[in-house]
Amino acid sequence: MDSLIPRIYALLLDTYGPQGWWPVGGSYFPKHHDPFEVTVGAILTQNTSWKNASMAVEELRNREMLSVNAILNTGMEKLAAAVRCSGYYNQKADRLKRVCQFLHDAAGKIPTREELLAIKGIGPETADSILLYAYHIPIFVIDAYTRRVFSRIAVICGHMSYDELQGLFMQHLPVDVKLFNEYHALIVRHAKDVCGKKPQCGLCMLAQLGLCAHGRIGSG
DNA sequence: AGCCAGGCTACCG
DNA sequence: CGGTAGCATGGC
Repeated sequence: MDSLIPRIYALLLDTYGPQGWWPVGGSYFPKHHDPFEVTVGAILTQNTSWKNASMAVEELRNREMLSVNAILNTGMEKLAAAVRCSGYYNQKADRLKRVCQFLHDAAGKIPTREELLAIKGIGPETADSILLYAYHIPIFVIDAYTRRVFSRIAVICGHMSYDELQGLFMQHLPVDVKLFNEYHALIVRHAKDVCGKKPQCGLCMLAQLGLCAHGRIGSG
């Protein structure tokens, strides 16, 4: 039972194949492999489709505002207008300002998880996305899709905290940037294709695991 | 025409 | 601590 998490990875990989999110190409942060652009994308995609977030990144680029100094030197109203299409634009403009102030002060140093979490507007998922996708630090990203998929197949309980879930995945997997990246990409793929809001359980390759509620990890 | 999208903060009991 | 309103646009 403790090999469930690797087994599910293997099943997802067999079914969908590599998602190619890294090191080059792919669709999560397409064309934005520069750490700063990935960081901006991570803020703008909060509770928002990547399509909208990506358009906002391009809007910043077109307006020559896609840099730490440009964002720091742009007024809030102009900045908010530039990222309008990503939604929550006032909040996101404020968050971009705060992140850029931090990056400016950090003077090129790679941020730690604690430093990122101390920035208002950066929670655990955004922090971990930045660490993994921008800086290639091996940390497992938990998101709403992860919760949905793994609670539906009864591997986890809904009440587990972010850190508990992250610990669970990282305890059961080798510490590997490429693996964490690919697994997360596969979870997203599966959540979009099969395990959506309305699940298509007849199509689910994970049904063969025969999981049920009493097999949950962390149910006690 | 709704309903939904890789979240986070603030505030409630 | 767990639960939730508010933030807002664009796509299906």
